Amino acid sequence: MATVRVPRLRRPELPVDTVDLARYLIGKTLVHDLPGARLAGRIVETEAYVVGDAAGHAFRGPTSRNRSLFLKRGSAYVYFIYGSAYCLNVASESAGVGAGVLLRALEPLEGIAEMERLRGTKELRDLARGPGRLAQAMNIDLRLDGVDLCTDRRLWLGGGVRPAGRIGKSVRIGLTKEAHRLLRFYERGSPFVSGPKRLISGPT
DNA sequence: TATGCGATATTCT
DNA sequence: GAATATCGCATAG
Repeated sequence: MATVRVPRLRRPELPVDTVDLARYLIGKTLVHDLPGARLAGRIVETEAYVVGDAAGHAFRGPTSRNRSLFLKRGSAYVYFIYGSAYCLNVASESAGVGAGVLLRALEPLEGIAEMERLRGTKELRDLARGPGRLAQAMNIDLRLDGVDLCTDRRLWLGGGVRPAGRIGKSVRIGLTKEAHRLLRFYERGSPFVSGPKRLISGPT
């Protein structure tokens, strides 16, 4: 397969506001360069965890687990949840302020054979649909916690290979606290978006 | 399509 | 001891 040419996103291009960043990242590219292969996917679903958000991991202040959320925007926060899944966030505010954007789903672009191996399935739609599957398909774990996605040579953010379609928004998935807030963003009509069908016909 | 459940580890109460 | 920003499988409608 031909290599996709992807320009890096520079930090000044990243919106300063958490919600703005969550919308901005739809249609952009997440790249993980491995020694033997490039894994890349188009971001189709995100969730914003804003300042003062009781559902956010940063809400109670920095701990050893969530400290990366307090790094400058563009930094990676990787955490382990439910004893089985890793999830990747992009820190979204100034250093010292805890907030981030959870990357929930990708449309696989490159390195699909490797993603299939990592995920143990050949079902394209299931390779990176959901945050835990996304991390597994992209070979992301705690070793990448805290890296700067604007400068790191392995894991980084790139521009869109194709413009984003219409962006929808909905409540976030899997929360009990702050459950009403419309902070989940996704590309309408994409089959690679996670969550129940009823969440993909809400307001834009 | 929806709902329910177990697995499993870290954090919080 | 309970909760958790999940997944995959099972079962029911």
